[in-house]
Amino acid sequence: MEITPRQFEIIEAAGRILTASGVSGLTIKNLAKEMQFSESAIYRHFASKEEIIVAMLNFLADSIDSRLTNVITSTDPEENFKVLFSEQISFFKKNPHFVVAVFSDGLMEESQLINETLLKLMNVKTKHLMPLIMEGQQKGIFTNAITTEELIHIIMGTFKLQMFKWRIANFQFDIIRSGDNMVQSILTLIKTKQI
Amino acid sequence: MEITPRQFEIIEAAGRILTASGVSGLTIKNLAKEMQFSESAIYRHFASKEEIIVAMLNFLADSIDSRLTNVITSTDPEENFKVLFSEQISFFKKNPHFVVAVFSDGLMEESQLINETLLKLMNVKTKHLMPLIMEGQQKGIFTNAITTEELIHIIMGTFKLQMFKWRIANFQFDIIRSGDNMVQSILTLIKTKQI
DNA sequence: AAAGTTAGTGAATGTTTACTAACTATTCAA
DNA sequence: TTGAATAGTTAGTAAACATTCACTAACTTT
Repeated sequence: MEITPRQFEIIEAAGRILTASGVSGLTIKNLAKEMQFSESAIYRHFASKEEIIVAMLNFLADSIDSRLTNVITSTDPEENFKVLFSEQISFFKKNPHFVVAVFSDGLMEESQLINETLLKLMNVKTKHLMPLIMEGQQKGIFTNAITTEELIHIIMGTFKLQMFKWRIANFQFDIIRSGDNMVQSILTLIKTKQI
Repeated sequence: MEITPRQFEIIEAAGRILTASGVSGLTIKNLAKEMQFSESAIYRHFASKEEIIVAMLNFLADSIDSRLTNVITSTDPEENFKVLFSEQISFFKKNPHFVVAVFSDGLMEESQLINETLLKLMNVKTKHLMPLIMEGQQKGIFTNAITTEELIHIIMGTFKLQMFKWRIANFQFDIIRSGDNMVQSILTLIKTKQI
């Protein structure tokens, strides 16, 4: 799944449109306008609109995956937990359009292929979070009162809602600040009480 | 905002379409087919598609509001918490299309009015949850380690994600069972440890 | 009996959508 | 220098969309 420079430009343009006008604004016409060429020129680089969206989601999945891989280095689960989320949050701050893409699920109805790509993308996050939580539980830092899966569900739900709120506020508030706050609340909740 | 019997039939039909084919399937054409009359007949009962969606959301908000008002009767916050969610969950089990409407946010792009109605609807839930959590915190049953707002954020996020998972699984798994399980996990997490 | 209302019809509106066919300009290797 | 691949153009397409049109049959009110 390599991508030409021009294809990359197009998925970047798609991102900008997504930020500005949401899923319903992401049309071939708007994409062509953003690229400053004609609509049919798009089809020199992608066979269909579906392909553009899938390419964008795959690129996003790869970015997130490699970023998270490089960033989790500590042996302290709590430290890794913080780093994982601040990395995620600053990524979305830099690329707010991806929030629209990933968390909107307005895309999900468009096609089966997009649907699957989107689910694959969501699993990337879980892949990195899971071992981290398990380690914390084994070390007795995180609570064992509920299962790892249940913990992850609660954490992911909380994060997703945070992103949702940021999005419907039109990315106006400081996501770094409120994100850190959110991470802190969750940690307080899931950490075992130390005496 | 009273509604004629015929208008009610139409928003019910809209609900069925939403369940079967999502937001993108909710067109006047499909609505007319479901009602077994012509497209133009829809406009005898509603001025626009937007009005139909808003009417549907308002009906939903009223239903949920009155249901929740009647169901929270105990003096035990934990009991009320359980009842609040099992009521919510069994309502959505009976009306799965509303899950699509409320939690999809695919609707949100359509118009400003729909957007506002949708946000109003989400506040209904918070309205009932808030006093309950505060009472639990005051009584020392729920943790005071984080604020009421932070607790509610985590709870709502967890619930929203549960509904999202149910939806993308095409309502196939038993939401009552997994919903109860989710409520139990959250309670375990937010309850102060008793000795 | 006349006048008005309600709830329907089929045909047509204008706009937007993703996509395509046919043509042209540019680049670059043989 | 040719000539083919590449990347763009203009000008279309059919289908889908919400909405509006003139009109009608069946009731109800005056």
